[in-house]
Amino acid sequence: MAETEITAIFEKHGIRPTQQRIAVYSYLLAQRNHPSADTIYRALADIYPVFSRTTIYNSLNALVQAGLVRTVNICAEEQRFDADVDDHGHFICEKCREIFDFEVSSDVLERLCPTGYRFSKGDVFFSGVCPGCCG
Amino acid sequence: MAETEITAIFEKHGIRPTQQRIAVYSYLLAQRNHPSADTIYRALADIYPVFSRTTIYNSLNALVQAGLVRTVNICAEEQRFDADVDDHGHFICEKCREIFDFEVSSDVLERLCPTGYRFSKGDVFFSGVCPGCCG
DNA sequence: ATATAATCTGTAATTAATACAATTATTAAT
DNA sequence: ATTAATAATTGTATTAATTACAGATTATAT
Repeated sequence: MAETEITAIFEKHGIRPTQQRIAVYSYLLAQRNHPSADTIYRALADIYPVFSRTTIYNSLNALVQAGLVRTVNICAEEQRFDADVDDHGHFICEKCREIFDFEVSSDVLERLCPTGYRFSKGDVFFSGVCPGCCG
Repeated sequence: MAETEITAIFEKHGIRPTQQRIAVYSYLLAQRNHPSADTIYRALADIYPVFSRTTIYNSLNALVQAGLVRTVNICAEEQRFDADVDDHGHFICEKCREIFDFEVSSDVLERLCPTGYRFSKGDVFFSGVCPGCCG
């Protein structure tokens, strides 16, 4: 996505379009493999010589707050991040450890929510073996 | 649950019934509120004067390996543990931060799993407001 | 009872994430 | 365009969850 487009999105969501945030968001939009903060840091440190690890965390928190990015808690060790904020589930392959998206509508999720509880958001995590590793 | 019963369960699952593991598992069976390792440690340190934090982690890992306990990744900060290994979802209240169980059968989950992916296990995490905090 | 193997303990190390203060960049007003 | 005000970035230091490790202890099987 072009930098001007991202700037417009940021302004619409009320966060300042700094070079660092644009870089983090661009990376997340391009790489749809739910990277960790450290993965993003290492990738961006290669391109931008000065890029603090703290800024990665700050930018990610700002993006999450703004509703442009969501966290994925499928790994216990570290948080993962996803620029796709639409409803979908996450499948982690026990063999290659890769995370795949799959379709789950919020209608389906809300129907699972017990009565008396006010549903705000939901997530579905599956583990198993992905098609590539099934053979 | 009586200590002899727990001992029998442990032996059936191929793990040694040590005093520490029995204490951890008893606690988890009694407290169904998905405690963290630290919560378990503090509770048991009150009762047993010598109880290493490392042993809590070792015991929990052994119990998880044996299939008697499952981890709950609903909090990013720390892992939670649950002695209920039957299929169910988890709901975290945004106000009181308490975690509630709710019914979700594995049939329902497997039906959500995309074709080509071999389903092994699944978890459903919801957040929102619990009945107690809804008023 | 004893030998063997597994477990426990306590400290040290690791690692993800945050706090903080000084510097730098962005925004808005002149 | 300049400049003042505000917010973000940087780098270091810190926190907190978890693991590594080695010596002491406990459980199991002979």
